[in-house]
Amino acid sequence: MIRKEHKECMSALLPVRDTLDVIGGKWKILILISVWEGNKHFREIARSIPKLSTKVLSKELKDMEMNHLITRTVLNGFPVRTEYKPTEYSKSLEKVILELHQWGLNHRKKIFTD
Amino acid sequence: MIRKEHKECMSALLPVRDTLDVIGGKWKILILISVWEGNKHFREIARSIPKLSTKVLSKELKDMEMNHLITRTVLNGFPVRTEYKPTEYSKSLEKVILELHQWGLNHRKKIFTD
DNA sequence: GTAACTGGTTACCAAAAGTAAACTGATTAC
DNA sequence: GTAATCAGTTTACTTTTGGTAACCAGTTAC
Repeated sequence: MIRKEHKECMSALLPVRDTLDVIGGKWKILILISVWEGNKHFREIARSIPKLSTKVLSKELKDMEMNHLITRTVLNGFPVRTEYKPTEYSKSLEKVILELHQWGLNHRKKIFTD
Repeated sequence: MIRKEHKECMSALLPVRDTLDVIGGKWKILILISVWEGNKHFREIARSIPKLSTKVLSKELKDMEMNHLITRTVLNGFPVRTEYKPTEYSKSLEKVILELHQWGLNHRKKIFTD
């Protein structure tokens, strides 16, 4: 008997993975929203997100800077302060996040009424 | 000096988290696409996704069944075969995935041309 | 001088996720 | 009887991710 052909898929999935890498994980979207809402300084962002440690925040901010979602500026002056700001580019994620949000809302209904 | 107010955000983010739980991780979208493409049986799905172990596949399929993305039917007959099929509901993820895909494509351009 | 703030780093841990391979028990093909 | 298929489960291990808490240097407020 001839083995039934199976279909190899997995083409063009890298972009989806890329996006999930950028916004996935436990904290990235929370941090992004915090910065969107106007929190600018390291400790300010940290305080705005309960349970987020400075270690993790530090790492996530670096990732997000690399991905052009935020900018980091050190203001010289005393005391030295660091300012994190969302980029224009980061706004392009709004649509994606909205989509995730809406699907999630609907899914909750689906799961609980069913 | 009065501490500057920081803004508490983090409202209404659970739905986003829910969605990321359902489609996040390394394998779920790949498995979904495999099933969408017509792969129906356990080994068939496993073979269609290189590097995916049967242990992980087994667990992911259970999760996905719980989230109503696929159905699992055991066909009685010899040999016993199991059939996994995508649900109509699973189609509602297409838009979300498309959005993730497009943002990811654009992001690659951004990162490499910049 | 002491406590509390600034922006982080370091070392150590725990939990989750993933990997590889062996193994179930049943059936089928040679 | 032997090997290979089906649908998974089990075991033992590594990797990744996240978490805790202490700590640094410098500044400010009392």
